[in-house]
Amino acid sequence: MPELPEVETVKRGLNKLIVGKTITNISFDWPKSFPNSQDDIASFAYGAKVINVRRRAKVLMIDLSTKYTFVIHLKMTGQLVYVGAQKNKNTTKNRFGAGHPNDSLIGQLPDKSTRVITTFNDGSVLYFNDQRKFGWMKFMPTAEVKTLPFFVKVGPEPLEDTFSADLLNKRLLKRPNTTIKAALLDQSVLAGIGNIYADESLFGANIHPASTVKKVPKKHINKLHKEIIDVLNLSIQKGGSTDKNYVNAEGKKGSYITFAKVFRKEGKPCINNCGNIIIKTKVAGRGTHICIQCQKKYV
DNA sequence: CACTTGACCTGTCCGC
DNA sequence: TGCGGACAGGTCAAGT
Repeated sequence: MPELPEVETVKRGLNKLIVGKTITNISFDWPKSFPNSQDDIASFAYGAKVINVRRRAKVLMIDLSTKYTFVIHLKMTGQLVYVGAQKNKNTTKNRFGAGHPNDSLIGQLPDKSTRVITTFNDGSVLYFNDQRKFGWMKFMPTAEVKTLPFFVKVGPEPLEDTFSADLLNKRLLKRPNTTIKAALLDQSVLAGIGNIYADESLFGANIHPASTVKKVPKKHINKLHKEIIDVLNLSIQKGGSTDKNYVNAEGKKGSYITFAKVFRKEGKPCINNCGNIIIKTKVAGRGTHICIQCQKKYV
């Protein structure tokens, strides 16, 4: 589920909501979601203050004053939802944002998907929910985070200034013989792109997702570079994509999906008015949305 | 080594 | 309505 724009949105929300708060209790009962021992938590989290919330690729990090960090991956269906003390005392009443009755997927928490409950000194609560249990949290010294295998190999951040078209080209050529979609989804090539934004950016760049990386002309890689940045920025502006489960730190949906040009648009006319219908097929083992008229296949 | 496929889980939707 | 199977936004291990 959450890709870079969704995780970035959660990060920004949490930075507004939990920085400065002190952790008083954490409860959890699914070791694959959160493998740490209660002893670790009690020693280094209870009484600790939240200093900062960071993001790298699709991973969130919550840094504590004890120089310990929660490292969190939401995978497909993870959610981090903050509920203020006042709201938490109520039940489901007033849990839907004023004037937006349908912008939330969250009912009363905790629910059956809740894996970890973090309580703060003011009575507010952060829920880690994850229906499919693919997501995880790890609690470790802040200094050790960068030694995690994922962080050692992960590629550059596409929204940093140093991300140039030449850099994209160089990174993609780490996987010269695979499909360009598989390369974009490979987090060691580039950080943060998932299935939605791979399809959207490849459509914008007129590249068929099954094109072989090394066969795609540099001119089109340049276009892809621009599309990646534009698509990610637009999605962040819209609060990310909510297809099924994703909500931000306040439990609210993102609206990017209504701006998507191909993702989940199978059977609909291509937005370029080329006369073709968007089809859904499978590339790199993933559902893939394409206009075969507008997206050229380089093989 | 490079690349692809299956596994991890639960829930939902679709066809019979 | 019930049931089986396919599928869902991510990543790693195992397989080719």
